[in-house]
Amino acid sequence: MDIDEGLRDRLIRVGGDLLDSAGPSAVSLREIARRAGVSHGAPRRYFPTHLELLSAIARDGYTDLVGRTTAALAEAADDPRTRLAAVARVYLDFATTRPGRYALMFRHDLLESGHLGLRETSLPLFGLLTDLVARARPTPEPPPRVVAGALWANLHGIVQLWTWGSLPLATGAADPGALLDAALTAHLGPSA
Amino acid sequence: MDIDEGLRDRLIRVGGDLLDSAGPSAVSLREIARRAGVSHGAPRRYFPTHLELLSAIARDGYTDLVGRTTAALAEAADDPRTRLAAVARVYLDFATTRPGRYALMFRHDLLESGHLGLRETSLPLFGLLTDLVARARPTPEPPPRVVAGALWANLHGIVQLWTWGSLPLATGAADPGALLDAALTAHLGPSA
DNA sequence: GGGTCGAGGTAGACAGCGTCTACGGTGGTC
DNA sequence: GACCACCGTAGACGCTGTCTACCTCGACCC
Repeated sequence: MDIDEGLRDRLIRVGGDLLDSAGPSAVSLREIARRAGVSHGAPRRYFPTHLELLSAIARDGYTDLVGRTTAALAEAADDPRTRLAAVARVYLDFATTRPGRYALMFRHDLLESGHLGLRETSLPLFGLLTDLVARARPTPEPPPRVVAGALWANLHGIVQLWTWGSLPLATGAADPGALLDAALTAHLGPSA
Repeated sequence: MDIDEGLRDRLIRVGGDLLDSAGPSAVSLREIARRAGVSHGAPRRYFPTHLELLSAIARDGYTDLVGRTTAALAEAADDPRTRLAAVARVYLDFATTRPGRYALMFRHDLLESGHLGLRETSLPLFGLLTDLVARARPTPEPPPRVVAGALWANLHGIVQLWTWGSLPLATGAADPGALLDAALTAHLGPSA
């Protein structure tokens, strides 16, 4: 299956492996080239700058996240609240099982996110969130987009502060589940 | 006043200025030394590694944030809800007026936060948050520490996604105030 | 008062990085 | 068979953080 894998794809794959195993700071152009078995100048044919290679790797992570989300939703019940809980779980699992990937995806200083279609990849996820919020919480005020934004930010903050160890230290909790539940209940009201 | 300012303090100050004007990636040891008018090896006397200098600069930011918070609380009404809103405002203002500083303070990969007293500087802020949450929201479940953790994460997420431009794009909002209000209301109940 | 010692800053080296440039080699096309 | 465009190589440049040897100057001690 790796036969005929072009160098461009191989660089993304090798870079992603490196990212997952050693974190964003280890993902240098030269190290990727070394592991791909090419000279340090070769990646330049496909990625003129380091930033563009990192962005391609990040985009790979976004498509993985989208895939995991849709897979989880495919086998979740129809209740919007449980669907939102499933999305939150996927988000958290992704960040904990692939922390390097997750960290890179939100290092906007490394990604020039405006130029590279990253927003186009992540916006559909936000649209999904907004729809679920609108279904789970039919009151018009505040508008679902605002609630979805606040909920997304909450999810993101919990995941980030949790993986950094700040939240476990501050709250004394051993599992982020309680925090996720608290966030969902706060933004959507008590679960039925 | 700058007379007798030791090199150590001068490095922190110059590094902080550089951080505020050009972002975390511009804060190199050699550039700080250049701007401080010393050789590139001089900082090593006080900060054996780049990481320790960055951590000192970040800690400087934490003390500034704590100072702004206590100043805002000193002139805020006694109602815990409005005090929490004031804290949230300070947090947001800090991140928007000093984005480089804010970004560095949460770049845990650059800070080795465990070793350097950063947690000791930020934990009192969390304690304050917990107290205010307990006063603003006397119901025992979920425990105030969990609510405070979720609220802190929400605040942090809003500020981060807002400064990156993700939230303005996704929600179409022009001001983060609505999101902050939504978050406070979600976690604390409707304002009296 | 002269010698000693240590703190604090200088200067050069090293490896690694991203980027730029000139160069080769190879396969497809007229 | 000649040409050309593609694709990878190899070396250079300036930058980075870190390590090391050196130097200088002031305080302390006998």
